[in-house]
Amino acid sequence: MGLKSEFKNIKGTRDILPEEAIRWKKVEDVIRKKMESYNFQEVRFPAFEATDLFRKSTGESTDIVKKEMFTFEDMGGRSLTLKPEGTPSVVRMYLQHGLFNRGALQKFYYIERMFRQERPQKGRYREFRQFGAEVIGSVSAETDAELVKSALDVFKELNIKGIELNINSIGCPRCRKDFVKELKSFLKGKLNGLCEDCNRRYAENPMRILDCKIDRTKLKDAPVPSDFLCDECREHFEDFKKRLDFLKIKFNIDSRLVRGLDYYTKTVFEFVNTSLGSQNELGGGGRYDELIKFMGGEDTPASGYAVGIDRMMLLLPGKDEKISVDVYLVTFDVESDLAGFEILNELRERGFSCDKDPMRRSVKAQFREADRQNAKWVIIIGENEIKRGVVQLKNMNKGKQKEIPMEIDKIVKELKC
RNA sequence: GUGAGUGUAGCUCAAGUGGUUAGAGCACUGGACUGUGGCUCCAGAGGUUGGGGGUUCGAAUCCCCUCAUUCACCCCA
Repeated sequence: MGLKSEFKNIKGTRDILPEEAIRWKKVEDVIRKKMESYNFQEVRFPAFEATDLFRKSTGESTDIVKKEMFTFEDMGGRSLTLKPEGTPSVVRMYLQHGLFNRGALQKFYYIERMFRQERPQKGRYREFRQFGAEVIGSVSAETDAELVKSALDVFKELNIKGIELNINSIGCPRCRKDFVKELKSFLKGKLNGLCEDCNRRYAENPMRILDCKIDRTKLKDAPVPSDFLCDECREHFEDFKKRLDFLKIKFNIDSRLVRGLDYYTKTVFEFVNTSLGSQNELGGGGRYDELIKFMGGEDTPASGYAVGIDRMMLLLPGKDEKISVDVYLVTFDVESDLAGFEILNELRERGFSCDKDPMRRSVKAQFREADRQNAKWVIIIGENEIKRGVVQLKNMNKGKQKEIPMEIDKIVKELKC
């Protein structure tokens, strides 16, 4: 014991041990059930894609593409990247398989691992899991509200409290043009008073300056996108808010919420929780009406979001579950061991989880193991039982033991009580 | 990428200003109880004190470097 391996998990990754895995399974079950109740269809996609997919869709000016991607070359010299987010892959999948031929409206969800090369901290890992949903083919604000609702449903089902919803509209390329013009003229004289990042954003993606935490107060009077919405975008935003009201979903309008991805249009939103510490954003999303056309498809509206499951798990009430097994077998000699083994196999076929000691250790050791495994029942077989054609069935919680015939149906009947 | 904190057994933590062989609880293995778990008692196993270098008669302790890790900044999920 205690031989130390020279290997350990890589920075920003983590192992999920059995007790925690039980929690994960429950959470994933809830996600699947809820998503499917909205008729989102599950899709799964590769761990890595062509680097250009993210460059083009996530956007060159984003932090993700600029400094957070795990990028490597395959033996043919192609540049590949571990997926940092899901939307580009879903869009790629949609276009590649001609899923528009299945109907104008497609609704997907996914549970996938994502990879971003950032400095890890509480609630932030380099390998993390997200669930997300994407609706392709609907311009309707109803869709945006439905997406929001589906995420809130998951939080609710998991008993996660204290989630706040922030929303905003950042308009379409047409109205954004006016806004950016106005923003730039507002910023012109102030640039050398602003931080380095803001100066870079001024050239690359001025809207994101609104996001800046350092210069917040200096930018208090800066124009915001929602003041420049065209009629169509304004109506869409109004409709979105009305839909949320109708669903009795509370929200804050954050006129400076712009989000970090290049492809968003109109609706943007995020879920936050203040008790999470600095990584308080649980999930977010928005509409991306231009992306599919930009990626080579027909002009198709779309909307979606993603939620960090690891982060969500930090808010999950309750403790890790104990592992447990239905039946543990205790035997005394070779003959009873074989008889018991046969019973175990039959019980396994009938759906019971069963186990036994493979090393023929002492009875005491076998019982200790049964206890450690949280066995509900122990089946005891020895020389006497074999001779008389019976087994002892012990209820480990009550500590009571009962003798019953060595017949599978009779044993099963007892186990079901 | 920047800043701060922390590294002692599988886990949680001890070892006054440097001083024999680095300890305890939990967990693990075995025994007391050779056909019955949890409780109790006894015993055993488990350490390059993260690694390297330096100061010193002597370093877990002081200094330097390095690595890991945590939190925060930035940004995101």
